[in-house]
Amino acid sequence: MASSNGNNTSTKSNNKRKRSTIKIKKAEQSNKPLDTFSKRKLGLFNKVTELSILCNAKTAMIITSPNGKLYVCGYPNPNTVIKHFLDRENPVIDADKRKQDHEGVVETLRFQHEAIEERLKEENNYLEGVKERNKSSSCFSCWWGHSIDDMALESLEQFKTSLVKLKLNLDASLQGKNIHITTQS
Amino acid sequence: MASSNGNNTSTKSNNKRKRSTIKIKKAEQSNKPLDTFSKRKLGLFNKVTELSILCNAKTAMIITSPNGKLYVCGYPNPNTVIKHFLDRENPVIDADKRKQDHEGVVETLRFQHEAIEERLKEENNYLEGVKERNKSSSCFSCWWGHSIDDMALESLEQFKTSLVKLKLNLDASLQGKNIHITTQS
DNA sequence: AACTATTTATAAGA
DNA sequence: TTCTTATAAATAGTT
Repeated sequence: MASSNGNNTSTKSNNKRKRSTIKIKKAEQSNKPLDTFSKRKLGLFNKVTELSILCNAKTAMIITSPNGKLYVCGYPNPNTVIKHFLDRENPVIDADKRKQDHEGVVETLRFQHEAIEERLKEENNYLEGVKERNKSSSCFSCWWGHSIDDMALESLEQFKTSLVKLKLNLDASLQGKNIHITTQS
Repeated sequence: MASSNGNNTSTKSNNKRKRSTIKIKKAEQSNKPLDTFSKRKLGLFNKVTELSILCNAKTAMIITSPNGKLYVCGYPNPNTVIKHFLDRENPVIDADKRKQDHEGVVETLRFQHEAIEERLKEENNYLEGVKERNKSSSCFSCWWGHSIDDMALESLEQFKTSLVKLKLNLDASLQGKNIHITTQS
């Protein structure tokens, strides 16, 4: 360790050092636009995931880089959300207009129902968790003092940061691939 | 006007006033999650537009609110980007596998070529604009001192803020609709 | 990749 | 609602 330190200091100002410095500078300059793209793409993926988890929204995002690479992310699943979007854009064929409209309305109502049901389920799960903890630790937290809404949101807040950080790491490790798909379940 | 003022001050601390205060508080509490959703959705749309313009990326974003409402945004056009994504996911049918693979590669190359060509065109357009301005105003700005890349990015920077603000206003005014589509051209 | 100065987004409140 | 503002987060530049 000490000897290598000595070697480094003795070669501080030779020609090799100078050349390599110039090379690094050039590389940095040409990478800057791609750096910006990658950083902002990462930021967007995190924001989308945050919105999904925090507000119980279903999301899908497709990004094509200036080089033509394709990146996809979504929650709970990008393909599901895109399929739903396509179903509403092209509602089958215009064979029987009235039947079509009726089916469209039913589909929308079904989807809304599903969304609300899912939300409820999550809140119930959280409530169960609090009850369980309350049984074992004798009356430590007074969960009945808060509304169910508040508790669910608090719970989501707590998990948010860790989930987002995890996702950030996944994104970073998968970035080399041409098609990039991120899914949470 | 004056008489009604007198009435209001005389009823400052009766039951009606108290009740209305409570009502307002309740309404605010129940709107909070939707407020958060809307604010963050708006923020995301702005971020996506920024990335698209700043980095010349093609983007599409689909968001389904907790109530089942569908919001779509994209640049230059969400449908184009989604179609491209679908084409790569389901490359026609698995009739002739080798032909399919070959077509997939060609399609990818074609898309990358288009992306690069488009970028070049934009930069040339900007260069033309600078030359034009340079002819009329006698040698005021020395455009040859900068790289084409720098100039294009500077130009984009200047337009970015105004475009994003415009889009922000459009988003806000269109938010009431069930399906929300934003497009720039 | 990691850090920091700056900019930007957003939650809470009016 | 829309606006303000204090705080939190994202990002550009840099090493």
